[in-house]
Amino acid sequence: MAPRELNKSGGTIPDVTPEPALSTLPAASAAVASALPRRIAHLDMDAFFASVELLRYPQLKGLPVVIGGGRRTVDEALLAAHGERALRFIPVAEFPLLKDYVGRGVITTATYAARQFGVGSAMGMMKAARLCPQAIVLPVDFDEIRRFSRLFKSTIAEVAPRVQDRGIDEVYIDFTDVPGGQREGGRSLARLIQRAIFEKTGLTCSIGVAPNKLLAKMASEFSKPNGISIVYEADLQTLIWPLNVRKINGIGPKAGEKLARLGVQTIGELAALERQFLMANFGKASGAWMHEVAWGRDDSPLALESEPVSMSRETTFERDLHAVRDKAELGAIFTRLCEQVAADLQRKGYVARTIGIKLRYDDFRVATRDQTVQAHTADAQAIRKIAGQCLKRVPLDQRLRLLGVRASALVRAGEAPVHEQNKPSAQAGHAPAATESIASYPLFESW
DNA sequence: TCTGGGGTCCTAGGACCC
DNA sequence: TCTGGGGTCCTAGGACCC
Repeated sequence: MAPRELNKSGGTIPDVTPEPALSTLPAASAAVASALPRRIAHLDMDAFFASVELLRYPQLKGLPVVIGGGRRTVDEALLAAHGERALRFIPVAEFPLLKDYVGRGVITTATYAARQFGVGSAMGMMKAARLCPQAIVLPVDFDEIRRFSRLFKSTIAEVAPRVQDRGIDEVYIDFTDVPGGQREGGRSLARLIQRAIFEKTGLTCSIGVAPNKLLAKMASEFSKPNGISIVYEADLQTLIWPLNVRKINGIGPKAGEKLARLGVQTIGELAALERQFLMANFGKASGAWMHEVAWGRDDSPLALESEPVSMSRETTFERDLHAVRDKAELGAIFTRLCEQVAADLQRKGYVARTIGIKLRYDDFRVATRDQTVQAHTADAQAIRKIAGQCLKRVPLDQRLRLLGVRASALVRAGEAPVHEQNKPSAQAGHAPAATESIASYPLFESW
């Protein structure tokens, strides 16, 4: 459950931090609310990854195209098959060594033509090949994607400066005080932004404008692609309540499933439930949050800037690996992940105090181990060493599917305390004890 | 056809301190 | 001596999102 943006305190006890006397507040305090009604837009790019590829290969327009991979092997295989990326477009079903290369790949985006066949994001490549064998496969070009992402976001910021980043292809925009932002409920400014983005990038997007982020997010899905939807508070019953609860940002598969078991399908049905009943079934914080969002209420502000909390690298192997039999291969991958995390930290200018690992076993169970040390670091060898300690505390008698390395408790490099000695933190809640299984794998020391 | 990678936030329990 | 708080830090797992 994720009541994150609405109910951070998570309890019923109000925050009793004393407020400064009114007279001590600066006259132009940022806290002074606008006199105008809040108009918040949610914008997301239409089939972003696929659309960027279509710009490069206009001859694919109208054809089903899937952008696949995310895994390096898939990308490399695709690039090899494509030669100069575009010598020949290969349908997914004809893809060379499909099983070996893309058996574990998933689709990042599909063009609307491919979606007609039921192909969609996060779907396995093999399934896509069955649903739409003629679909063209292209690898993800992350550099190009990032370039377009920066471009569309900077285009928006020129028009409306208060923007919250929501990932590579999405933003919230505060229309409230932008000149013209209130006209037609925000429609004319939305049109202007759509045009500006199209002129700069050649890409289309869909925009929803509403009194808050929650409703704006839902509104942006109403008319896709290249659509604009305007929602007012008064539209709650007609436009929002008929939707499935899964349309609420923060209600995922688990909560959706549980609500279904309680006989709740639509947001209207959710709104009809007593707050107390929801709190009893989903916990105090989540239950209260659900009740609020079902009634369209969300006063969370836009997060205009944010600091990263963690940086991680993980990889799914081409085949499941065994800790002992595939020790050399695993060790090399482990080292590479640590180097990548270190490089990411250094490139972005952060140091970390907590290093963690993540394993996915062949049965898809996940184990994580963390270790916090006293000195912040962005050094590959230091990270490798701490991550190695974590590895010793996790069972390794089962085949592994995925390995990951994570750095958290970040501070900007240069802002870390100077006199730090790198020893395990004395505060470790659970004493890092080696599990029994590691004892039977002494070779692990050399991972 | 078994299901990627990079994130954020929340919960719950134990250690430790006052 | 015993009991019981509150608060913070740390860890592990999990839900959810793009």
